[in-house]
Amino acid sequence: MDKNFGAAEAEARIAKAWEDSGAFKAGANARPGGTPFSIVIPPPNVTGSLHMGHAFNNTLQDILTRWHRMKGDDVLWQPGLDHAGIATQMVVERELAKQGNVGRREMGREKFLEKVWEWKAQSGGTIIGQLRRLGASCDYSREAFTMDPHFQRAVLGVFVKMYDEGLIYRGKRLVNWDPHFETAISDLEVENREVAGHMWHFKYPLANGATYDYVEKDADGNVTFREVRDYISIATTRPETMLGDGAVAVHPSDARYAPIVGQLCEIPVGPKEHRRLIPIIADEYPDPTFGSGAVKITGAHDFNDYGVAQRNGIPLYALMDTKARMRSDGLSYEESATLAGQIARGEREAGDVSQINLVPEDMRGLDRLEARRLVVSQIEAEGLSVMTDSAEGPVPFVEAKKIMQPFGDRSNVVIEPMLTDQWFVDTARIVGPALDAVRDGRTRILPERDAKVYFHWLENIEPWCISRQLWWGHQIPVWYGLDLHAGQFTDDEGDDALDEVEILTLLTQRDFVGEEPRHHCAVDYEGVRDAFMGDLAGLPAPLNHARVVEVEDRHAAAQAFAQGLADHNLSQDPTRLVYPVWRDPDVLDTWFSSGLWPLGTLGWPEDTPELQRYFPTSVLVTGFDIIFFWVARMMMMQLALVNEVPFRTVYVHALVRDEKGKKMSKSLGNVLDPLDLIAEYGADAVRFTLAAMAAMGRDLKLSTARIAGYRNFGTKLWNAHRFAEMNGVFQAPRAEGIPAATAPVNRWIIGETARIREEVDAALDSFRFDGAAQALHAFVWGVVCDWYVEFSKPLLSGSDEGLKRETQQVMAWVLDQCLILMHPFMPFITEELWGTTAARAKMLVHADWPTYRAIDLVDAGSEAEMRWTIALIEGVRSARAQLNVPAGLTVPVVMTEADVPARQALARNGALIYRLARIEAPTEGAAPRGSITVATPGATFALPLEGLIDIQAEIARMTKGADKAAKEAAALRGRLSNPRFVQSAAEEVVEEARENLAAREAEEAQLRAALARLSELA
RNA sequence: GGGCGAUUAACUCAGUGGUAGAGUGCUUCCUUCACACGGAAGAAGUCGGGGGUUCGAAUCCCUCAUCGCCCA
Repeated sequence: MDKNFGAAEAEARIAKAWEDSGAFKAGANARPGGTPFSIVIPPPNVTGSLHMGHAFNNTLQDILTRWHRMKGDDVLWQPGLDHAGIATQMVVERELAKQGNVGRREMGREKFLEKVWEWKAQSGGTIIGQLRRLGASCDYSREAFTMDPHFQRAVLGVFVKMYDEGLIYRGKRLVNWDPHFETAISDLEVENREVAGHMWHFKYPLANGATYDYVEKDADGNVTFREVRDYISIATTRPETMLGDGAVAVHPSDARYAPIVGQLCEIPVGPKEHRRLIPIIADEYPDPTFGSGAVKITGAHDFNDYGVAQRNGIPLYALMDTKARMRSDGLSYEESATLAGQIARGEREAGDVSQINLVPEDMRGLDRLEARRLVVSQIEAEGLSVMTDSAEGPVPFVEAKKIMQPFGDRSNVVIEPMLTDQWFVDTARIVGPALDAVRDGRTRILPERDAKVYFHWLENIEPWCISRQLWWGHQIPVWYGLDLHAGQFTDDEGDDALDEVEILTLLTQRDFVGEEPRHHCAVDYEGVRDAFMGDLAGLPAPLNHARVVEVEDRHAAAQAFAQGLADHNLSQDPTRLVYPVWRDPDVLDTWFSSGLWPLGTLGWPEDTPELQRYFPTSVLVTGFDIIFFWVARMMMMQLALVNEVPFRTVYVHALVRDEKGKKMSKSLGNVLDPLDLIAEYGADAVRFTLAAMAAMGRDLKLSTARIAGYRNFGTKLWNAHRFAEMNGVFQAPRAEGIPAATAPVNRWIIGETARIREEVDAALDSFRFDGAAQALHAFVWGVVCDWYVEFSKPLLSGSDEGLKRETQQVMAWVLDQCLILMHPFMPFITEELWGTTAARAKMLVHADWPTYRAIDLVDAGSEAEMRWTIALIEGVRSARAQLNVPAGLTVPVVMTEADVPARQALARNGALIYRLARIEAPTEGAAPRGSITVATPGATFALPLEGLIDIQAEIARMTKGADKAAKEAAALRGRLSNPRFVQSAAEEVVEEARENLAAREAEEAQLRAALARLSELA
């Protein structure tokens, strides 16, 4: 064997061997009737590559997976990818641009999607390959993709089902709008960042020059300020949105403004002659202590304002287009302002205000920031800024202020709340079962604190916007047709047939584009065609004979319909009449499809054997950041669809940070690439580090020093095997099962092994990966590689052939157990050692996980003996080192006192003790002059080293030891002399304290006696 | 503003009622025939401050301080 494990070479070879042998396939190594154990991978983004978070997440999943597989459970770890609408579309568009292609829109949808699939085939999903380097034992033969034909059918089927049940609806609501990608995005894709901004303070004059007493009072009700005002003061960070204000709101309890609630005030911007008046309303939302206490309400451009507007019937005036420029469509400013004024005065119902464009002509088409500058300068020019004093006299009051601003995490542009037509899931109707399932324990969320986050979010759930204005994704299975029932065409004769004139009227007078279309929902076009034909049947002839045809979009539909009418008019051939329908161009939110992940990857809606076997899945391992967005949605959706939870346990893990605790980010340059780390330290070291640091609910601060430490751990394990190989351990015939041992050291290590197996199982059972890793580390390095290997040396090289044979067998067994127990954490090095150290029936990945128990294998006598042996060796070593006895010197020893167990332990383990402590076999007698004293439980030893040692140093050393023993004894005595302790503490605790006290007292006595002798010398 | 969490050795972190632990670093010694990615010995902690409960508190409760995260 080499001195080190050649990770770089071996990992690829071993990974291939595992996969070639089908070791990871669903059900591999399952014993007959094995309990199903299944995990679906949180699907990485198809554009993604492995980062530390993935490495962490998948290491934990792999540990569970390998552990259960070795236990003989029927294991499926289902891998796959998420199609990631925005991210993928962005990547492909960028690629196309780089290659000098025409843009997406010029290319057209069909062609573009071809390009996306080409890209996917070439460079999509590299992360799956990278998972192999990590050692992830997923069933790669089952790799799934949210855009697989099967998955697509499932997703569209779900949409239709939920639509039919009324759980999905179309509506106009405020959504997060990304002006760069021109699509709605989810909250998850919005990053709130604090940026430098400004707060402007403006005066909104009261209508008709009205005035009021503005009074401020302190906490005791004393008037601190009073003036007559003809305005209300408003603070805003976004002056351009003032154009769309629908009201000014104050808190109902705010006495300052009580006199003017219900009055109208004027928005101080826009052409003078069409100044808009808006009402002052009372609402709970404004914070009286913040700013002036009055808030302008722009319902179409702010989420808080939207709520206020909804509650108070304030119209929502949209100001921006899809690129977040000031609108230039719709009515003129004059017409718009007039209508808005009528609405504000209650002279007109608000109704559909989408044609009202309150952007003054001089600002139409401007970027929102340019518009902001214009608005500010116009208000200042008019003297309607709140003023403040400065060195140069009064100036407009503008505070420099940190403000939270939403940014698109992909586009990095400021996100706009935007009022648009979107599809929504009526989450309120499916949230109940998802809450109940966690409340009653059908699904358990770990750590428990994260269940609180889950509850909090679900209890306050908002409708879920599921449409995205993208091309890459599941196109919404809804088709629209012109609404011919809208009732504007007339059948003058009432004969249920349209004559030429009536058709011409229909053709020339209708603006189909402006009308809200009819729609039907089905998984495909065939499905909606019948529904539309049904609609037509109710129309007058000849429209009721129109053919339903599919066209590209609404515009094409209007044209085709007009053309059909014209053709019919000329030919009177009813077959020329067409009723064109077009499909909703939008796609579904990627989370909608990944919400189906557990069911969809297992073949649902078909009733597959996998579904029967592995659903609900056992565990979901995922990051805390997507509890809402993914976990909650999967819960809601699986429960809504099959009335069953998607998983039994959700293990929520924290973030991997850099060693200083900073979030890893490309801009900070503190990103640790797991692939680099794997190349440098090996996958095993990276995995073990992540597992060892996976304390539940706490972020990991990852340092390479720690990884190096666990790489060294792997080397340690490797070299223990190398030692064993050199001592014939692997050549000797192996025992069947657990070897029968006679020597205390061998009986002891077998017992210790049983303990650690129980500890690892218990830790993994409760998802304490760090506990399992740390226990293994302490055992493999601290017990096996240190003590047991050292103890074995005299036995393996000794003359007692029987003992040698026994030790070889026990060591072979113990090392095998180390490999088995370590395998889920360090799969590569353990598999390699497994293969090199014996001819095996199965690879380690399929080795049987042990079930032996400490209660059967621990031998108390051997254990006590080995503890004593270790204490003696450590005592001698410590004394020697502190008194600078040359390391290589083997020293004589006199045993000055010893009880029977000590004598027995010494007799049985002398060979190891003499070698490890570097002492000669002891003689018995009184302590010679100038000797070092070593006290062990039940015995005292003297190492005669007169002339070699410093008497004063030895006195100091023993005094320290005696004092320490005395101090501990005193503490124990104090406790034991307290009757309440003896009464109320557990019996074994009291007993332990008593034993401990006796030992401490004995130790102190031994040391004091030795000290007394020494003092005579000094 | 609301919620959650953290504060333990120089650093990074375990440790949920019974004698304070690990990895890394540090000091001294050792290239002893598995391993210097090693071995031996050692130094190093008022367990953030204060109060309380308890026979007993790093651990439970209250409070303060500092830091972090989530939500507004």
